[in-house]
Amino acid sequence: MATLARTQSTEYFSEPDASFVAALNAAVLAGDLPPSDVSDGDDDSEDLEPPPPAQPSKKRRRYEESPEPVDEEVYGAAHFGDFGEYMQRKRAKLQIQNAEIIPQTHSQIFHGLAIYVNGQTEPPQHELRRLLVENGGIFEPYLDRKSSVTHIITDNLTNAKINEFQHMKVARPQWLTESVKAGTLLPWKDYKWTKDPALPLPQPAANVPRYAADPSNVNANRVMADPAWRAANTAAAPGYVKKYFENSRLHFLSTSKAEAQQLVREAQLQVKGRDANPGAVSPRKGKGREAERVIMHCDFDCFFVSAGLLTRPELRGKPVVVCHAQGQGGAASTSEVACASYEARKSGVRNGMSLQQARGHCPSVVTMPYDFEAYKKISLKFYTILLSRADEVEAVSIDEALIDVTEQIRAYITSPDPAKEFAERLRAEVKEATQCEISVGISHNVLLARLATRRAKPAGSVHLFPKDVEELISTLDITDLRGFAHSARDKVEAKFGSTALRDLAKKSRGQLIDALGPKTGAKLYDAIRGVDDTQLVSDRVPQSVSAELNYGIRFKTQEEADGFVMDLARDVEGRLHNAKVEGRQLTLKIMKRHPDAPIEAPKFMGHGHCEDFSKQQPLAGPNGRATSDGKVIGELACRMLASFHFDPQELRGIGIQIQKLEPTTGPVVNRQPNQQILPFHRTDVSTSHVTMKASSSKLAPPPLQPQPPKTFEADVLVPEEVDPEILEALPSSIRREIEEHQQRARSESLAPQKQPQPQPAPEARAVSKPISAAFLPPKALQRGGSRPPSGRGFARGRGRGGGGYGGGRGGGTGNRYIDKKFFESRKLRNRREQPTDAELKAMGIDLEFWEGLKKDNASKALFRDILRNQRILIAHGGRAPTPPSPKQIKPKKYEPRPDLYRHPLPRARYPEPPRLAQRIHEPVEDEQPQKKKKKTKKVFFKETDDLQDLVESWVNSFKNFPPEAQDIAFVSRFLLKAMDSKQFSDVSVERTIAIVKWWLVLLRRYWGDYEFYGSRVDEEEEGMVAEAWWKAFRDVKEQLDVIARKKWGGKLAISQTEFKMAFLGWRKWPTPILRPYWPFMVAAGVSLYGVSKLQDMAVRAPSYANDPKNPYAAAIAEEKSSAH
DNA sequence: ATCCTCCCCTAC
DNA sequence: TAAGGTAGGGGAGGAT
Ligand SMILES: Nc1ccn([C@H]2C[C@H](O)[C@@H](COP(=O)(O)OP(=O)(O)OP(=O)(O)O)O2)c(=O)n1
Ligand SMILES: [Mg+2]
Repeated sequence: MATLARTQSTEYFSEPDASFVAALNAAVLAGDLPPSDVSDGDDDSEDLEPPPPAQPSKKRRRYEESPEPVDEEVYGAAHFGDFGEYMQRKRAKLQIQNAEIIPQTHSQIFHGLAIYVNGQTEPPQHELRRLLVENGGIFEPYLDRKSSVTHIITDNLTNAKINEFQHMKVARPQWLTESVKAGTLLPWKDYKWTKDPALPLPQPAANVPRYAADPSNVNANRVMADPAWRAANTAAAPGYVKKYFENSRLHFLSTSKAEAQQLVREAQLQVKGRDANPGAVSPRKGKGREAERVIMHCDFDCFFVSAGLLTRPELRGKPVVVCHAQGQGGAASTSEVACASYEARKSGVRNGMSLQQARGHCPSVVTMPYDFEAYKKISLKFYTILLSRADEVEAVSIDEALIDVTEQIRAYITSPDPAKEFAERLRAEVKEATQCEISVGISHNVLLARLATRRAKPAGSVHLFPKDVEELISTLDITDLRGFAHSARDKVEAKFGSTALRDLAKKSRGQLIDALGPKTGAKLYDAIRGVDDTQLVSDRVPQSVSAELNYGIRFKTQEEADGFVMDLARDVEGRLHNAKVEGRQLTLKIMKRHPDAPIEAPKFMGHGHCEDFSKQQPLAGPNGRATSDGKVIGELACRMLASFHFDPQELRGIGIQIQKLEPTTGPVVNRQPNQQILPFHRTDVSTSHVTMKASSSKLAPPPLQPQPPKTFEADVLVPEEVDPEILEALPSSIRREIEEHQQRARSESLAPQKQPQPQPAPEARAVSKPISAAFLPPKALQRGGSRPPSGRGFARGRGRGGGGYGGGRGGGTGNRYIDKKFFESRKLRNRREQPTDAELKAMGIDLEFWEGLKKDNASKALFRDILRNQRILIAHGGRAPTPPSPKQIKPKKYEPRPDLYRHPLPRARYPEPPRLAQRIHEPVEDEQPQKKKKKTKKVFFKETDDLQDLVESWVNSFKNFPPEAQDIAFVSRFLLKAMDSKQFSDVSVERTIAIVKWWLVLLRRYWGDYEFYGSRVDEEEEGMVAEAWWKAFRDVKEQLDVIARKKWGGKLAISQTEFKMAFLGWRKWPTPILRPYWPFMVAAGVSLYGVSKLQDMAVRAPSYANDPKNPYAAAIAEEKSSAH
């Protein structure tokens, strides 16, 4: 069969049709740049910024945004649009063929490789393909955006292809053939393809793509070579979180913004007293319709520099930057420039650049340290003035605010331009108070006021009138609009070939929506016409509280990571406390090194190019309510982190966000009466009158104390007690189910239907007006968007509960001057779609089975998680998330957890399986086509089929290595799913048992001696491997036990002992494993390996059943007797 | 349709 | 050495 497949594929390749070739030739690879941009294609290094011609602002803007990214997605779409379906079918077919080859796998030396073979080769393509697939690699039939090609193999390249592949790793076929001969993966660079094969190997400048070069920060590599340095100076060090936040300018900016907003909110609350409507839009909106507003945008000029110059007047007029690095050096410094003086900007220096880059533009630039306290003082004066002068104030940042002065300028009605008159007086007043300059943009809406500010700077004011709008806007680029940056620019450029507003003005609203989405597209359409109905919001109530830290994250162990998470959680606790809120939901955000990224980032201790992950979980204190407890938060976050099963060494950033906020309540005993009841009464005046009344009548007082779960169903254990780690490992649909259970069981006090908005803090409540506005989502009043407004968050189970985890790639965690991904986000966006047939096949998943699976939502949910992880694996080029350093593959390198050896190992409770198997098994055996297996005891399991084979393959192929966390996780999940599935009930339990038992048999076969003798592990390598396997087994088994008890323990009303028997005991063995299950195992990253090795194994393996040394004999006997 | 989750994007 | 945070808008795609 495999032979046939190969034949077919050969034919396939020998007769490519013209359209395919055309499409292929037009393909642009990941990392490619347009031909015009050959030299500085690698934006992963930060020293690549082409020097900007000193020219008008337009030019400088372009510079800021360069290097120009290439949007592979777009290229893909453009070139493949017509062929998309065609390609997909072809891919599917070819990967089916690959899958058919897989059972002949010999080794896994090519694991992690995804190879595209270009053109004619010697040996020919099909031979390379066979080598590849047989040795664990992936053969990528096509080059397009859906394939994750790691290397290209070729004997010859056209010039066009050279250009096309310049950022890929291109090697000669000998790389593969020699590697197979050597039995190990040789360095590809030794076989790097060059135009002239006679040339000596290293060929750095011209042809070596930066992509392949190491963009690691050299300083970082140096210091990280010293373990003591890492321990003392990275996030692994105690006290890191606090120290970091004390020095982070971005943290400072964010917290300052929140403080400014709070200041404004409270000030206006005082002024307006009980009429204020927290969370509501400006009351002006109604009349604003008819009367034109006067909006001013006020912003300090180069704020940090201006503030710093107050104590360093001698530097005035010189090119100055504020950054951490100080002194004359900095030619290689990655320290970021927070703020550049206008003199420095003339040379091309920009906020956000590294000092290194700044020095490149302006070698004489003077550095100045931060002075956060000074910034705060100045900002306070600034806001004090604004609050005294404006009708309405919205705090934008520490140095920037929007004000509505429509009423105020009436005082200057006699002036030719009252608004400008007012603005100049304001500027003078601020200058007087702070000694710093602000610039003021004036217009009739926020959009235009901001545009005016740009023209006003530095130290001026500009009033932009409607008649001038069209002309101004026609000179702008899309990125000149607030809210539109590189991503939006790329999208419109791809779609329309231009980013100039002048050109985009010709596009219909529908076209823009097509390109950017409904909201963003419409916003752009309006903005181009000078239209913007954004209202000032001066009393926004925070919907989420978070802390994240994506710098200096270099853990070695999970313990370090967990310790850090606990620290971070304590910080979050502090922030919640300051905000006087508690939360019901936690989102954990993880940045993990992108598999293509170097270990050390270009920026010193930076996060580099990363993949992002996030996961939400309900959060509850011991009483089942919202909490701000750092310990609770931290422990949940740790478990969530664990549920990702990421290698701690790969982590580059961690964030904790709390949502579904509620006002902090007093001690449990005190909070009760006014918590649930009062707000409901208040809502009686709202439009929700009827609903709320009905709800409140059903309310019961909340529990005073943490109390045992209420059980509706007598015997069912309330799953509140489910180990959260298990909960997190479950598919979300099941999680949801359990969570609902928890809700029901624990809270008769919760509103049965809807919970109202979070109440204002107690003080605010005291003065605040009827509930109506306070509890209505702000956006609901603004427009009729379909999305539930954030403010509705924790009405149980509904709404977003605040923004999603934001912090991503933008200014803070993605610096356009440094990281590659900043320009690649669309291409690298984590995929969420349903898998294509080809993808399924590539993962070894049966298409028919998948179709059947889709009917079962729970299975789908499970599969979604598996799919995500599998895609991660594939993106990593295989199973190993860490680059193949020999040390990491060898068991020697494996560092077992200390507690692995200290804790007493659990007693065996497992009956000895094979003997039972024999009896039951015979009839089935006959029906199954015999595979090529020897008739050892293994015969009993043979027909139980792929699944057990896979388990065996897994153990067997890794028997010299510890099992991989990912694989364990997937097996675990699969088994949990099987256990937990309502639909399959007993049958699936039996299957689970069968698998677990078979795993156990294998482990005992190889490492039976180690099952109870963990102490031997430090003595020998084999022991480490064995112990790792046993630990994996015990972990999985323990999870199964727990979930089994929770799930059925009460319902079945059987004792723990009895249940154990039911679970692991005396059922038929083995249960036939139905075919549909094996895809899970494959998807789980359990690789298929040939059965040839299994045969050897089976022959060599001692018969467990007959093993007189069976250490369980006694325990089994005991358990058996107690069961009967 | 509309919701939810997991992201991505943006600004300072 | 350096301190790439944080909140909210919103889109894609799956669930309901
Ligand atoms: N990438 C950035 C951008 C800004 N900031 C800080 C320093 C700035 O001084 C302050 C205000 O940012 P602005 O965008 O208002 O820029 P400036 O005030 O520096 O200059 P100007 O407003 O005159 O353009 O925020 C920062 O730390 N990092
Ligand atoms: Mg400013």
